[in-house]
Amino acid sequence: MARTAEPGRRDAILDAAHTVFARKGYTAASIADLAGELGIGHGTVYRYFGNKRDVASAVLDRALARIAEVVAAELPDATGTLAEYRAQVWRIGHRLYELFAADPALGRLVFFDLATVDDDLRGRHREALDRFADFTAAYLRNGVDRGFLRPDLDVEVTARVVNGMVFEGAAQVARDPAALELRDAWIRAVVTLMFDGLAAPTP
Amino acid sequence: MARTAEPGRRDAILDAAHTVFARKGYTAASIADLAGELGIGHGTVYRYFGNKRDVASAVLDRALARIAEVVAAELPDATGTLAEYRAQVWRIGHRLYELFAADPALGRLVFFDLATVDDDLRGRHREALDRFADFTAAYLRNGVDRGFLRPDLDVEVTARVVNGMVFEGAAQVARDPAALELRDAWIRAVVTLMFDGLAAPTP
Amino acid sequence: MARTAEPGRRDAILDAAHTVFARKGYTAASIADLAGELGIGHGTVYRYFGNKRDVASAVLDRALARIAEVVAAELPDATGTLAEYRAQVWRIGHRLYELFAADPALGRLVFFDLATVDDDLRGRHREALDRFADFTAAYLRNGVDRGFLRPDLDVEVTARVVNGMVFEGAAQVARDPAALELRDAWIRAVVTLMFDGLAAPTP
Amino acid sequence: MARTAEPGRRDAILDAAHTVFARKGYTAASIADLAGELGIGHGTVYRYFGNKRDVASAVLDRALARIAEVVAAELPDATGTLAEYRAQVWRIGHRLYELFAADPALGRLVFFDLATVDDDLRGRHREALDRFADFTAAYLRNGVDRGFLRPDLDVEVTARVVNGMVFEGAAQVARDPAALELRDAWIRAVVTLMFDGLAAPTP
DNA sequence: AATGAATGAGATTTCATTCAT
DNA sequence: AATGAATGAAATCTCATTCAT
Repeated sequence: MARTAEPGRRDAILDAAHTVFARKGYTAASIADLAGELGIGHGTVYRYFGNKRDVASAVLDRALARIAEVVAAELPDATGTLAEYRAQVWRIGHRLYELFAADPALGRLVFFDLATVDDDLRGRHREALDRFADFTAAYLRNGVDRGFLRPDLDVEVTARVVNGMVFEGAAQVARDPAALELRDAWIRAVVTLMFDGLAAPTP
Repeated sequence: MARTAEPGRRDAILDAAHTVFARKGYTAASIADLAGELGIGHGTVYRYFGNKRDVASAVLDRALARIAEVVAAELPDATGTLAEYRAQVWRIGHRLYELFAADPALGRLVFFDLATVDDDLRGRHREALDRFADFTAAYLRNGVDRGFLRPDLDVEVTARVVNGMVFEGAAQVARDPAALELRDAWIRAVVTLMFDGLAAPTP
Repeated sequence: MARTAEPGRRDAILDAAHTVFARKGYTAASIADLAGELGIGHGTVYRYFGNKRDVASAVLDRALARIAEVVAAELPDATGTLAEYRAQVWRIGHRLYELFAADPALGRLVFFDLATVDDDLRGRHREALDRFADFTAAYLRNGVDRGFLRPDLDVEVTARVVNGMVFEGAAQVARDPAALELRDAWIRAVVTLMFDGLAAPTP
Repeated sequence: MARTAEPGRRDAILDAAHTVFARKGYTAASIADLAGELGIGHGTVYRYFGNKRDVASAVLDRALARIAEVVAAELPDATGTLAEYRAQVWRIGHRLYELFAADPALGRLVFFDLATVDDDLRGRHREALDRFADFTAAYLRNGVDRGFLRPDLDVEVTARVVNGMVFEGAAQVARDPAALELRDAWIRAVVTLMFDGLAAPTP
C-alpha cells in the first residue's frame, strides 16, 4: 500500500484556498500561496484539482452550499401570521449574519471574487442567487396566500429586493470586518423596514 | 494650460479602460488591450498614467463620481411630507437605474471588479459607499426631524439597508444585462416596501 | 534464481514502454503512461529500472537485437554465385520487412525516437548500425572474394549504402504505416537496383 | 518611432533555434536556451513566434527549403543518355553532401528531431519527402522514356529507394560528423551501384 | 509626445523521482 | 515487492513596464 493519503487533504486545500482567495483575490493568489498556507508542495494541489479554476469552482460551490444551508433551514410555509413571519425573518437574518461573522471571507468570495472568474462560475453564481430568490419568494407567496402579506405584492421582484438588503449586510462585512458590530442593528433595521415601514405611525 | 499634449487623450484612455475592464475584468485586461481599443501604442498609456493600477484608480473615481452626481442631484431637505419623499425616492431610483441601464459596465466595475484591486481602491470604494449612505441618511434624518418618518428609526443603518436594496438592482444588471427589464418593477418594489410595507392593509 | 520478484515483470514493462514510446514519443510519454498501459503502479517501474532513460536504453537494445537477429540469420559466406546471393538478399529483405510490418513501432523507435535521447543512446545506436554495416560488408566481401561481385567494390561504404536503401523502407513505414503496402515493390526495386542496375539492357 | 526593430531578428532566432535544436534535440531544448544562444531575453522570442512549436515549424520549413533548392537545381529532362544522367547524379549528390557537410545540424533536424514534434510537422515532413521522391521519379521517368533506363523500372518505388541511399548519407553525418570524410566514397558507391551494379563484369 | 521592441518577473502546469506504508 | 501520495525542478508563456528612437 502506498504512503497513506491524508484523508482530509482535499478539504484542507479548499479551506486554504478559501482563506487565500479571500485575502488576495482569486487572480492575485497563486497556487504557490495556496500550498504555502498549508505547508505542502504546490505540485500536491494538482493531485486533487486539475487546475486553478477547478479549485475556485469547488470553493465557490462549498461557499454557496453553506449559505443555502442556512436559508433552507426554515420552512417557507411554516408561518401563518405576520408576527410568526417576522420572527422567522429575525431567525434567518441572525443565522446568516452569524455565518458571515464567523467567516468574513465568505462574503468576499461569493459576492465579489469568485463570481467573476469565468462564464461558468458567473453562471453558477447567478443560479445560486436565483435559488435564494426562489426561497424568499416562497416565503412571500405563502404570506400572500395566507392573507397576512399585501395581495398586490410583486413576489418575484420583492424577493430579490429583500435579498439585496440581507446580502448587502454580508457585503458590508466583506468590505470591512468592522461592520460586524452592526449585526443586531442591521437585522433590526431590515425587519423594521419590512414590517413597520418607514412612515411614522399615525396616532 | 494643459501640461499634457492632448487634453482629451487622458479621458479617452479612461473611456477605453472603462470598457475593457468591464468586458474582461481588471486583471485579465492588459494594457495592450486598452491601447488596442483606442488604436494607440501601449507605451502611450504610460505617458498619462504611472501604471495599470493608477488607470484602475482613475476609472473607479470617475465611475463613483458619476453615481454620486445622480444621488446628489436632489436636496435632502427638500421634502416636507411622506408623499413628497416617496416621489423623490422614485426620481432618484429612476435616474440611478437609467445610469446603470445606459452603461451596464458601471455596475460591474464598481460593485465587483475595481473594488478588489488592492487595499487602497478597496478603501476608496468603501468611502464612496459611506458617502452614499450619508446622503441617504440625510434624507432619512430630514424625514424624522420633520416628523413624517418614524422617530425610532436607526438612521445610519437604515440608510445602508436602503442603499443595499437600490444598489442590488445595479448589481443584478452587472451580473445579467437581461435584468434591465426589471427596471420599473424593481423601483416599484423598493418604493412599496419602504412606504407601504409588506403587511396586508388592515381594513 | 531470479533476484526480482516476478521475472516476467521487467519484460512486460519493456513491452509497454515499446508501445507507449512509439505511440507518444519518448519525451512526451510519461512513466505514468507506461505503468497505466500495464495496469501497475508507476512506482513499480522504479523497482526494475533506475530511471526513465534506463527504460529507453533497454527498449532500444531489445529493438536493435530483434533486427540483428534477422540480419544474422543467414551466413555471409553461404553463397557462391550471384544468383544465390540475389536469393539471399530477397530472403533477408523479406524477413526485415516482415519484422517492421509486424511491429511498425520498431522503426519509429530505432530510426527516430530513441536514438536522440542522449549521447549514450546515440552512440549505441551508431554502434548497432555499424554492426549491421559489418554484416552487409561481410556478404559483399564474400562475393568479391568468390569473384561474383566486382573486384573494385568499396565494400565498407557500399555496405552502408545498401543498408540505407533497406532501412529507408523501415523508416517509410515508421513515418506512414500505409507504406506497408509497398513491401513487395520495395524489395523488388532494391534487388533490381543491386543486381540488374538502372540501365536498359543492351541487346 | 519606437526603438528600431532589429531587422534580422526573426531570422537570427531561427538560426539559433536551428543550432540549439540540433544540439540538444527539440524537446530538451528550452526557449531560454534559444534566447541564451542569442544573448536576448527569452520573452523576445515570443514577440516573433507564438510558441515553441511555431519556432520548430519555421526551422523545419527553412531546412526543407534548403534541401529542395539543391534537388531542384537540375532539370529532370535535361539528360538524353545514360552517361549524362550519371554525371547529373554525381552533381546532385555532390551538392547535397556539400550542404550537409556545411551544416551537419541540417540532417539531424530534418531526419530525426523535427519530424516527430507533432502530427502537423510529421505531415509536412512526409510531404517534403514525397516531393523529393517526385523529383527523383521525374528523372527516372525521363530516362525510361528516352530509352536509356530499363523499361520495366518501378519508377515510383525506385525513386524512394534511391533517395533512401542518398539521404542515408546525410543521416550518417547527422549521427556522426566524422562520416563527412566518406563524402567522395559515398557518392562513388551510390553511382556505381546505380549504374554499374554489384555484379562482376562478364568478360 | 508617441511608439513598440525588448525584457524578465512571475504564474501555471507537468512529471520524474522518492519513500512511508 | 508494490504502491501511489507527495514533491519541486523546470518548462512554457504572459504582460506590465522601460526606454531608444
